[in-house]
Formats: sequence, structure tokens, C-alpha cells
Amino acid sequence: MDQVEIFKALSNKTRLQILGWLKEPATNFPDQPNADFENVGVCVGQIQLKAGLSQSTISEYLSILQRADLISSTRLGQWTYYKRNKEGLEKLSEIINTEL
Amino acid sequence: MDQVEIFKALSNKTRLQILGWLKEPATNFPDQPNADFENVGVCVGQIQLKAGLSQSTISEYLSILQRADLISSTRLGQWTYYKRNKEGLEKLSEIINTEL
DNA sequence: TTGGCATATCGGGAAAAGTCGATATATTTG
DNA sequence: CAAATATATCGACTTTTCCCGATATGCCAA
Repeated sequence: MDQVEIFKALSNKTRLQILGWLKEPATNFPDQPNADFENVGVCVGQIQLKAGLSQSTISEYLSILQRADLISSTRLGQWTYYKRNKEGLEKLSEIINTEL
Repeated sequence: MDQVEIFKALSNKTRLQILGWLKEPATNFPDQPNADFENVGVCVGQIQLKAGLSQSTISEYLSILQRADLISSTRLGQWTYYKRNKEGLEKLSEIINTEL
């Protein structure tokens, strides 16, 4: 994964917020029914609701974050759940600490 | 400083390279005459030479990095020297580790 | 198997970023 | 002070990003 793409993914207020929300899903998405935050994460609709942007925009933003390895997705039935990707964030931290 | 602006500053290959070069100035700018890397850093012309983009572009890039607190500048005579800003980078690391 | 949700993809218009050459400003030196 | 040099700023053009509505796709239930 290109480093520039990681930083581009983070260069947007809404995408940064989403990542922050997914760090504490139980706190930030108290209304998600049948939540299994640990294993699957939060579904697109809940994130969209909280972000207040269009469905297509949020779907796109989530895929940008996923391409940057910052989040990962699981499909369950008609829902796609996204969660924080610990490994990707650790790698980012590593880049900053060793290369910049 | 807005977090988004920090990540935007890093969302460009050349700017990322500059920051990397300034981490090891003695290695990356062996030709700078009268170099005082510790105290002042590297002058714009040397960075421009290495980056291979126009003078105006590099000047602008350096000011973007400075606005993001990732580097700092010192004017000495007709030269402006830029160096890595340790504190800003530590703060960035902190953001990633605690908020994302 | 059809209708209804949830999500993804597509196409586009507006805004921002990338990058340049030209010009302005500051500093040193003759 | 005038010329020379280093850097900053400006104006312009191209490319990318933002964000939307419309449409497509996938999945479930009746």
C-alpha cells in the first residue's frame, strides 16, 4: 500500500471522524441492533446516519479507508459491517516513527 | 492546527520525501556548504535540487509542511533553512495512537 | 420470483490541489 | 545604490477530490 494513499484517506474530516467513531463503536453507535462490534463492526447505514452525508458518499469513503488498510469489512446478509483495522493503524504509526 | 491539514500536508509524494530527507539531513544533503543541520536545517535550494520540481512549487510545499507544524524554518541571510519539527511529529503520532 | 432493503457503482458539477513560469521581495556584495 | 542571488508570492491551467442523485447489484422474505 502506497503511503501517500494512506494519508490521502485521512485527509478528510468525515473520514477521520469515521475512524474515530470506529475506535469506540459501542459508545458511538449505541443504537445498532444486534451489535457485535468486536467481530464485525458497524454497518454502513449507521455510519451514514451519524455522518449525515449521502449513502453513496459514505460507501465510497468506507472503501477509501479500506483500500488504505485502515478498516476492514465483513458482509453479513444484506449488511456490510466495517471495523477498525488495528494492524493498518499500527503500521501507520510505525511509518511516522521511523521514516518521518 | 487542524488534523485534516496535517494529513493533507502528508498526502503528496514529494512532501513525504522531503520530510524523510530532513530526518537524515547529513546523509541526504551531503553537498550543502557550511551545513549546520542540527540548528538550522537545509536550505530551500538544496531541497529543490533533490526534489526536481520548480522553485515555486518547493517553496509552497515547504510552507504547507510548516503550516502543519511538521517542519520549522530559520532565515539566515538570503537563505531560509528548514528542519524537521520533532514536536509536531510526536503530536501526530499521539493523534494516531489515541484518536484513530 | 418478485418486491423491498442495504450497499456499491457510475456520471457529473463544483471546489481544491498540483504545478508551472513570471514577478516581487529581501539580502548581500561590489 | 545597482546587480546578483535566494526565496516567496501570483496567476493560470490541469488534475484530483468532494459530494451528490441515479442506477445497479446482492440478499432476503413473502
